[in-house]
Amino acid sequence: MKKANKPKQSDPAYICGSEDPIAVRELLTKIGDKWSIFVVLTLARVHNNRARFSGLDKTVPGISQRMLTLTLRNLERDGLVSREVFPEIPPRVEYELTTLGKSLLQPLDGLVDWVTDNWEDVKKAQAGFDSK
Amino acid sequence: MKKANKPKQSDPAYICGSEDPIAVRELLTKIGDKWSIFVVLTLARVHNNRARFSGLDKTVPGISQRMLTLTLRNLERDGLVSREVFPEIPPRVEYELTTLGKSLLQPLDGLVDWVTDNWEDVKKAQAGFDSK
DNA sequence: CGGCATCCGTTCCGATACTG
DNA sequence: CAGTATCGGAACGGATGCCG
Repeated sequence: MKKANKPKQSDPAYICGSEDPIAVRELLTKIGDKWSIFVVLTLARVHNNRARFSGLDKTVPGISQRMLTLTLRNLERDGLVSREVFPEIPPRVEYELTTLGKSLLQPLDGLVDWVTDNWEDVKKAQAGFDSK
Repeated sequence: MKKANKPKQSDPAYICGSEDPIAVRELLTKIGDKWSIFVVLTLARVHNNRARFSGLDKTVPGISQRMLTLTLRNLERDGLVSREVFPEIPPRVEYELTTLGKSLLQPLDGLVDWVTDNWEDVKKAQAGFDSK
């Protein structure tokens, strides 16, 4: 498993607003995936920033072992989560939000708040749209 | 084209932090897709909230006609964008960010700012991780 | 101009089985 | 306990062609 970013020749290399759209695209690809945000939020809110693998497996319900592993690996790669292995039997591995990871919580909360505030309106709009 | 949400029996029906994880999941699925955010940001920043189809097609470079159509249709369905057809020849269609759509810009900017501020660190973490 | 329909390769991800 | 390996269905998305 080596690759993780793929610039793809079809990606726009220019500016949509003013910032680096590649970076924005990459971030969105990450946080937009099926589990990353939930793992980060669960780690922060349920586990107070630190938890072991099995703990997350229980509290991010619905996630498969496979996807939890992959998600944590990606978060670790991005420096958002740290991984500590305790050489015991049975093995114990703990994951913790890094400072960088914690710094993501603020903008994330902004999004979550927006959902909380505006989800009703979105659902209404969808209902109206679908009824036509 | 009827469906657009699919609850999926495997979705967690519980709380990861404290809010409705289904709504958060649905939003993330939306904004995490390949184009939505870029269309919204381009509409806001390049076109001052209003543009026609061809305008967006040029300024969200790399996007295919198909995906622009689908993306705009979804945004319209969610009430984030309005669509106005001018019965001319050749036809003209204009899209505009709704109030709801504009309200999303704030949390979105929060994310974009985070990327701007922390992308270097993320790249470094990735480089460090990959070198092992 | 602004779509929609179709085809088709790529990617995602859940299920399952296996390991130290 | 904390993974890894493999498989197969489903979803994504680009290219192309057609149409009012």
